[in-house]
Amino acid sequence: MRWQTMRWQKTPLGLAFENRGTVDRPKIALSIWSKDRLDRRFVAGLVDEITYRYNLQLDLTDFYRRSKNDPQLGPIMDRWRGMRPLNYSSLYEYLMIAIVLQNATVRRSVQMMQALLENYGTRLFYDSQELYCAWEPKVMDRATEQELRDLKVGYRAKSIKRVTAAFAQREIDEFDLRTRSREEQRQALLGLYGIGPASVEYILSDVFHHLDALSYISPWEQKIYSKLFFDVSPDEPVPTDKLLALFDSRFGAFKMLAVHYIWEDLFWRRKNEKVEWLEKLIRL
DNA sequence: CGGCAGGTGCGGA
DNA sequence: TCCGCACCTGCC
Repeated sequence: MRWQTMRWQKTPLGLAFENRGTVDRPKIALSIWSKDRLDRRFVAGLVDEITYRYNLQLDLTDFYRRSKNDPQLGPIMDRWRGMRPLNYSSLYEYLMIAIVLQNATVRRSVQMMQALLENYGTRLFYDSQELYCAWEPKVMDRATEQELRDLKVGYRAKSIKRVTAAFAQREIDEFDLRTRSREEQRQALLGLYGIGPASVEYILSDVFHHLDALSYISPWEQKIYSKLFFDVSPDEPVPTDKLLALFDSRFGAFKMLAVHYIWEDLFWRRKNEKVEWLEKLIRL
């Protein structure tokens, strides 16, 4: 069972997902909790939205064909066939997460996000769960920068305020952006204060499902890729343009997806056995 | 303690 | 276009 909250058309919802199928015959049972009764059209719209966000219609056949014989991906595909990138956040929510991730350790990012949810989000109790649901932009839009700073988000308060204002004033619209080209999406995102190339890359792949959105590699990722693909010391990492060229030739239109599978596999391994070199490169 | 982290905006070359 | 730098906060 997988629980998550979702704010859809202003309504806070408690959701529970349950697997009722197999990799080859996938099937999900969805349960929905809400304060008021939901009509048929609302639920149909919600199901469409979840289908988009989870990219449930994605056909991975070509990807499997291409990666089957890749020396690195082949074995991973045997373990992870059927997996697809998962993002359940709206664009606005993802932007908030991207901002608190910047220049911070995971522990601190979690702490900042929790403080924001407790102050601006909605607490839900359902199915024996206690989870926060994200706030609407217009709710946070009333907060001052100082109020946000008091939640220990530091200089990110300014970015949070300005991105929130852009959504509250409808300068940016997720559903409109979904119909635009990747370049238009990139430009719109870069135009947001506090959103740079690293955040944009994650959003293009996780929110807008561009499976080839990989043109920027941050320093910490560079070290890990250098070890994974060239087995070199993190002290002398492979230049990012060389890494990007390798991803292009090896994985082409699926390069982001390919790298995603490799990350998942790496962190799954890390959960069960210590991956010594990796421990030094990530800070929790 | 000082240094630095899952980045970014800004000013100046 | 491509640098160098400041930036909140908490942890090592």
